[in-house]
Amino acid sequence: MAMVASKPLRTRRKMQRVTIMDVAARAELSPSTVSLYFRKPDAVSAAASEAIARAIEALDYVPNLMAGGLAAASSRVVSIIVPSVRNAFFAETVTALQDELGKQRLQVMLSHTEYKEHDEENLVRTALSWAPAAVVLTGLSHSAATRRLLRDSKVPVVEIWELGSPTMDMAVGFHHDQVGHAAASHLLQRGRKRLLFLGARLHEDRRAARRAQGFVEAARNAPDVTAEIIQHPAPASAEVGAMLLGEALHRFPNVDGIACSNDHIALGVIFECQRSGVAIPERLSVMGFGDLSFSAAANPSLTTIRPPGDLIGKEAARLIIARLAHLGAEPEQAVIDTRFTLLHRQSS
Amino acid sequence: MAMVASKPLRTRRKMQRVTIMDVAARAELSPSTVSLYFRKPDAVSAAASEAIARAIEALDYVPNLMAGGLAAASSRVVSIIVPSVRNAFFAETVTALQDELGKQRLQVMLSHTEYKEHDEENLVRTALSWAPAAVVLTGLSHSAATRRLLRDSKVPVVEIWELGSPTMDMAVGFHHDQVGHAAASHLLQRGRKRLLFLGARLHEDRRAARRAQGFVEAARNAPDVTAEIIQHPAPASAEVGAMLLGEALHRFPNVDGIACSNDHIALGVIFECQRSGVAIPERLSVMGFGDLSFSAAANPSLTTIRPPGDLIGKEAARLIIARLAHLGAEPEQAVIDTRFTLLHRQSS
DNA sequence: GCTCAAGATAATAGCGCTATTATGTAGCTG
DNA sequence: CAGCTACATAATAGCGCTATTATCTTGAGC
Repeated sequence: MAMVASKPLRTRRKMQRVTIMDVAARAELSPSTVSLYFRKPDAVSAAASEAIARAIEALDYVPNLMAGGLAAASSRVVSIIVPSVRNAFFAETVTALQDELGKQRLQVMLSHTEYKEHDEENLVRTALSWAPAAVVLTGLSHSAATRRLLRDSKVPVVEIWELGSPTMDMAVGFHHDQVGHAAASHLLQRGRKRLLFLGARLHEDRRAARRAQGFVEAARNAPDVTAEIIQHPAPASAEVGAMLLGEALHRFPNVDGIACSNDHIALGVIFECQRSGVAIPERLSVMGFGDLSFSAAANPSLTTIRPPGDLIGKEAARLIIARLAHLGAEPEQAVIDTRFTLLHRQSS
Repeated sequence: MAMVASKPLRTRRKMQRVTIMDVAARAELSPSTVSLYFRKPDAVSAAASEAIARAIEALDYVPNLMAGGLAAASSRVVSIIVPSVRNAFFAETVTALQDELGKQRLQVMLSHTEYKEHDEENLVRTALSWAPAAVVLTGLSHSAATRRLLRDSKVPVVEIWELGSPTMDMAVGFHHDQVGHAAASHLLQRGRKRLLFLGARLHEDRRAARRAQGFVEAARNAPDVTAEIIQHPAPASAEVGAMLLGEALHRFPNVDGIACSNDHIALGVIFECQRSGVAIPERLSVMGFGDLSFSAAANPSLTTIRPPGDLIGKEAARLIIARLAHLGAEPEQAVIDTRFTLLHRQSS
């Protein structure tokens, strides 16, 4: 007798979690209306809204964003992949992104490659597992597989902190070779002729490498000027800067102008010059990149180039929000050049 | 005639997304087995595993973690809430957490309060919307509502970067008053008697405030020693440090020992001393907190106290992973004191 | 009074996966 | 060779929400 076959053996944890149904029951409305209350508050009457708000309050309801994301086939997560969180530049951008996106109730999921571009593909794959509303990547060089994954997923993509090569979708940043140019021009203008670029980890940090390249290129276009690059494989730090200055003075005793791949290096150069009695800027002009928090307060204060990390984050967020607002429409490409600023201070 | 009533009007986007069913079909297995392949690879035969792997590869399958999380009633997300990402301390911890958790395929979702404790509750609420596997909070002071939310949710909680008050669940960090004590002891040992603590944003940064308090307490316990706190409302920076030193010399002309709430402040103090011709350490001993990347390279190199930011992240991750492994078992409280290290350098 | 539009609310069928249970298939034992 | 166990695979019923469609209510217009 097959009659008894389907006893409801189904226990399943049936958590006593508060759901949208509980809220609906308490507000004496249907779950649909409660859902609408969250998604399109204007479509719900004032009376209903109030009842729902009261029920939420009373039950301490916390919506389940995974259920929502699954049903809607897209989450309110924006996945951001940067080389490193410890880098003050990216930290600034991430903070701005988080603030701006947060206003639209978009969540940030952050990952970092530690400058191993090879990992990016896996991070993107994981990111896509959350059906993100958008993905933010750093720089413009990505593996073919990464590009394919993103293209197929049709997720909006913003590439930040670099312009130059073709972009996948949207981009916000500036041209790093122009930074190098600007640095060289500045030193030339100060009458410097024997120039050096001190860099850290240039083989991994492509953007720093492009700055170095732009620097040398611009310098060598000027008459009677020499320009070289000295680099160190370790991440940028004041310690590395001090070492690089030692090497610089040793190999190029009459160097008179130095541009550093970032302010940490420049800080180390300043300290080392103090120790070895090299007068800045009299004998040696020094400039950095980043305008980190200590740069203005240094002794001498540091001439540097300020990348608009905050603005990059804000603009990227703006592009994402705009794109999400017109999801149906033909996506328009957007490339925003945020430029950068040279801050002339005492060290040059 | 009611017969036609339920035409399948249901179109619904039916994305052509690749699902676990597609993988199963291609591997000629059931979806259950494919799911098992992801969750408990050992339970699947070698032959089946291989077929599944091939199908995944061929279809470029990306699992939908939201569907998984919904079905499993818990996600592989660990939500981390720190005061600020721009702060090098927390950046280090977050990086370590991300690395360690990543090894277990746990994702980090990061938020920041910008030192507005009031926001924490909202962030926790949002975090819980993702049914996270664990929540990491900074510090020990949280609103009653926050505590209730977390308690009710039964999610593992780790509080980091501070010990002292009672903890909610697990905690990893150190005692900030002990840092203050250690700093005072060090300066006393160097024969200093007129001590100052220079701090930034002490009303918001409770941990810095506790360091200040510990410092003054320890100093005043010694005979013939005076100790005061001077503070500035802005976030810590070298600029603020320089200003604070100015104020310090003005108000306490015979100060001979200074502890700063962090290395940025101390760096500003060093620069300002250089400018005003105050000899460090001859006339004035200076110490910081943080051992930031420039501290060892400074001129003079900076005596400082190093908080184990990396270790805190690693230990927190370890606790979380251990807890998740024994989810059934009675959760055991864990409080880990990571201590800190005083690094004696030239500035004192 | 009746139609119609606009506005508000409700009913319904999944979203893609996992947990649980059920079924099949060897490989032993005595 | 029945009877059992261990292992491998499959069937099933949701998880909590949203999108879509359907229904109900109201008030205006004639």
